[in-house]
Amino acid sequence: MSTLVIVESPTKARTIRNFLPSTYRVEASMGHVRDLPSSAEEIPEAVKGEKWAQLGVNVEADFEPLYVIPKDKKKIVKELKDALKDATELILATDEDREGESISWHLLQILKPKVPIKRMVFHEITREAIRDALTHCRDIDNRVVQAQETRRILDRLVGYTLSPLLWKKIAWGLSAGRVQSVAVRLLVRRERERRAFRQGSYWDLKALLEKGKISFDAKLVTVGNVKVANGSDFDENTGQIIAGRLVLLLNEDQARALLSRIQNKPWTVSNLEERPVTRKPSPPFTTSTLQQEANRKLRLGARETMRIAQSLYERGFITYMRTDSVHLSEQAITAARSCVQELYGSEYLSPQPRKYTTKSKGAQEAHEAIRPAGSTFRTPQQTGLDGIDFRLYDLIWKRTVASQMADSRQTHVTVLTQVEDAGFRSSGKRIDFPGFLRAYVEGSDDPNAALEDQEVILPALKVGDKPNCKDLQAVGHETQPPARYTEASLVKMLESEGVGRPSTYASIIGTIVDRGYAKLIANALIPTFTAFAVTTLLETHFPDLVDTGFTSRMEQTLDEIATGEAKWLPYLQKFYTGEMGLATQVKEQESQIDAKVARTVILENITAKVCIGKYGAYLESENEEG
DNA sequence: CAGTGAGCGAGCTTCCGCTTGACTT
Repeated sequence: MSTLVIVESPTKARTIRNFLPSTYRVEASMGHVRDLPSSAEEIPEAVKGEKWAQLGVNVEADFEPLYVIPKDKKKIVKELKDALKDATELILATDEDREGESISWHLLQILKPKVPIKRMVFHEITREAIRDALTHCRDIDNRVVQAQETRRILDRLVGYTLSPLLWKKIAWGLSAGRVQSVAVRLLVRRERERRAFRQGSYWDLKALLEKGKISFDAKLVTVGNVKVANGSDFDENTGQIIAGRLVLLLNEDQARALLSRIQNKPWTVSNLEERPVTRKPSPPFTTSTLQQEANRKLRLGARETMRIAQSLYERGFITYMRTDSVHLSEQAITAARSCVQELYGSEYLSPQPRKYTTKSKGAQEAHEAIRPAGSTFRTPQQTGLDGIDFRLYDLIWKRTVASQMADSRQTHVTVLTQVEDAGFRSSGKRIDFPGFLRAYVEGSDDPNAALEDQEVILPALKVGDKPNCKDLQAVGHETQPPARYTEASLVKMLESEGVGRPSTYASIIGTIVDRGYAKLIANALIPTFTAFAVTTLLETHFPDLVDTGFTSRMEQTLDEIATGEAKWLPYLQKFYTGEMGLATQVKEQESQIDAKVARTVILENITAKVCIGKYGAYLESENEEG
């Protein structure tokens, strides 16, 4: 009598093995075990001649998918088959999400078990949770499986129909896809904004004031009750003040003239405002937020972050690292709260345990948030880790602990000071109670952003006070173009639009760099001319597909398929073979797209045109001498 | 007659998402 349990990850298998009686054998499938053929060599001889073989989907036979066992999974499948021979029962314990349900179904298709089968799901890897799950097994949900197959087939149809069009019209070996083309388009749109950006410049005054031996900064904000222009008053496309804004734009001469006019005149505090502010801690890490913070704070790329997190996971330091959930189990909340209690004292605990819920589009929540493993958290020092492993664990530990800490209470102070007809403003921040800021301060994509946990001290002032002016300077400023995407900000954007999944964020960036759509220079993703050409073609002829809304609409339909409200076949038919379907559109548009035009990128302010050739981009100049 | 080279045709590139090692640069 023995039971074979199959999970997705070998680390998970190892852990669960300890919670089950010795008659249970636990093995890992290592993710998917079958897929559409990834290259020509995976297409079986029997169907090689068929015209749909390359696509891997028989569109004319109700979109029947051609599933094969990839080369690197043959060994796993053989091992699972052997393990099943000795079993009297099979339990499929893959993750409880769309892909996990599908993996279980594929396992059944391949293993063809003669013994009874059960589907088991659990969200926490504790002895109690596993034992409990064993007594609450269910059947495979075929509708969820169909939703996954629909997703898989649709992605194949998009990629393998649009990519060949790009080979014909732009260059060999290019690619398009539901996810990557949206990512590339985001980079291209930002670059267009940057090219359209016109710099504006303005001047203002900066004063260093002093009262009772405490000095503080003040910045010019009004002259004669008219607001002085700052960066936010400029139109990005003209470099001029936005039409209709009643602001005073100072140039260098005017700023210096004002300076000499008010120099040595008395300063008077004209207004004081104090405002209480509370700040809440950020939720625990998901894959996306971990990648963002590791990029901002540790300067790690998404791939590297995942590699380190994987190794921490395998050694039992953290929970699973590919997740879209911010949920913490009861034991995790208890562990985090006892860390707070021990290290900072009970006044630093949030009065009630904080429960976070996931808001991002399309989240499937098969796992917990990323947190220190176990029912008590080892402090970073207790782990014995060092180097980058230590720093990443430290980040995860702090974020998790902080998520159960009290709000930070601060007082923001604004002081207005008048000298002649010029008004100056000073901003102060007093931290009345640091709360979670003691443990963790979230990073920012904006290098100029003020640090959340730093006080800005102003002296005690009251209206009518006359601070001394120790220094007064005219300062020139220039408006800045919108920043290029970093790995962190691209992942953040994709996640918020529901595009891509935790297991793919890092590889999306890899794909667009490998295909020559972007270069990663000094943490900035810079789109290439090829990216411009491809994006322009797709936007012109297939605008729906490169819209970020495409994935959310698809997800909605997949959810309906999973609940039985919608049928997968009519959806695919409409999407692909219908009158406005993709196959139909590609066929129709193909003759209309001029390859010479598609290969040419026209940029403002450059007399030459950029063309995409066999070996990359080259310049084509209008005047022959060029 | 043998060696050369133009021209033709066949086969291939490509998607997203799940999971690790095995592999090369």
